[in-house]
Amino acid sequence: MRDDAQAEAVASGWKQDPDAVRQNILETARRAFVDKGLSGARIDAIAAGTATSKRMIYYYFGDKEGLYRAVLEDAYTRIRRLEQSLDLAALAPIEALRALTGLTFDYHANNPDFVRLVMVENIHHARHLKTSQRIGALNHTAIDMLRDIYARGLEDGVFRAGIEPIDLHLTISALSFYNVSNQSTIKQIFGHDMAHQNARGRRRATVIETVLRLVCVAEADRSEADG
Amino acid sequence: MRDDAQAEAVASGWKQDPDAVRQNILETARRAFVDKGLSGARIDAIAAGTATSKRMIYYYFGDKEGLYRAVLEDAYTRIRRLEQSLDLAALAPIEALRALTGLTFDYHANNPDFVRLVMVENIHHARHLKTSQRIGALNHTAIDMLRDIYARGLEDGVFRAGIEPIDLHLTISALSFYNVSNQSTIKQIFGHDMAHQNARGRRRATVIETVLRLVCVAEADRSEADG
DNA sequence: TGACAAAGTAACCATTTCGTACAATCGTGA
DNA sequence: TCACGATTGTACGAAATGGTTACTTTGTCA
Repeated sequence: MRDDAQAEAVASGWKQDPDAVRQNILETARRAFVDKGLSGARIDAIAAGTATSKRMIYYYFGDKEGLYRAVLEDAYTRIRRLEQSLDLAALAPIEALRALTGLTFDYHANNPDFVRLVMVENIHHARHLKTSQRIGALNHTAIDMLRDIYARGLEDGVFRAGIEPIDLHLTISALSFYNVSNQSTIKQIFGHDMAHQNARGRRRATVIETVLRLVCVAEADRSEADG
Repeated sequence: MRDDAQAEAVASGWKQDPDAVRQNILETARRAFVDKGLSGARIDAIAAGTATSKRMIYYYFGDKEGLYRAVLEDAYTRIRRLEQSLDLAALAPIEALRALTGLTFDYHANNPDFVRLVMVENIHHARHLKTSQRIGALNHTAIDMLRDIYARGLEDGVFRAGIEPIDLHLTISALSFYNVSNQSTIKQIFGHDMAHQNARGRRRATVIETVLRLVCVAEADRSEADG
């Protein structure tokens, strides 16, 4: 959609490309907020990092909080889009759960910016999430998918009874999130680099193993690895 | 020790009590940093919150970063003291692991300030942890304790082989940490209040269950609750 | 082609914010 | 009691920061 706008602009002979400017500001701002936090990021620095000027930031986003909110909304819209594109209905419950956990882990690991943005937002008590129209309107499908997988697993007799989908989600999220969010302090204190390829791979397997062991009935053999 | 100093000061007729002033600043600063982050916290606001003046902050801590570092060191020293006071050697491996997990979960839940401070430090890439002499000198016993428990469990044949103590630690920490760190966004997005008494209690049980299921061999019956 | 809106620039302003200079006070040992 | 270092209060300054104003350029369409 970004490229469409640019292509259109170029095709019609336009030199101006508002959408590109907007996007450019958004990206630069995201890097800044994610790197220094809301108060730590400097509007002047962000402006300097864009292809345009400070005036444009205010032109498009109103003020600093508006810019931050736009970055936040963009991030949440993105992950929701991914969630909705998933179709795990074809997979058997155990395989579906394995896939969902792995994908969640990977998404966090591959998108540290998202993780850090959520950290920043939590530091601010989710104040901006509260007031965002756009995010409020998003229906988060993660829980629904889990609920479905869990129900199917119960029916098949491969999952234990008595687990709340939200609990399952919290477990998967926690194990995926922490790995990115606390990378710096863990490395500093324990000398363990969670970002390293090997460590990450092993951790991914452990997380999946942890989730399956929590949910599955004892009989199931879950030892084979997934792609 | 705070009270000792004050008692001594009062007893000897001192009106000045540097240690109390220091401590008072530290506490006020912690609240501020934890609530607004490093850049978001205002020195003037912190000063206003103390029983003394801004001048004293600079007198004792040099600058804003020095104050922040002192707050961070204080927090880490505290948790380390708690860790070292634990004695789980008397407990059987499974009980020891159950206790350690429960205590870790409780410590995080009861000390949100610590959790938020670690979040802030991670946002800043653990830059201050790196340069802190005092924290560098702390030997973190958490891993050693886990290593010991795990070794005993292996010997007794109640734990599975092939698990790394660091992995175990990451799992326990993640499940304890996330519950506090992401309270705001979870509540906002899923309407689930993790701070609520009931939710917290249930979550605690689930976390312990999760850890035990990960580590224990299938035969063991782990269904009874702990205090 | 020229009026008008959208997009963009550069210089500027009012506050806030960290940090300091200077002087005063306190506690203690000689 | 007095000298001297530790401690504390007041007022102030320089730089940074968020935000704005006045003005130019670009593109559309009657």
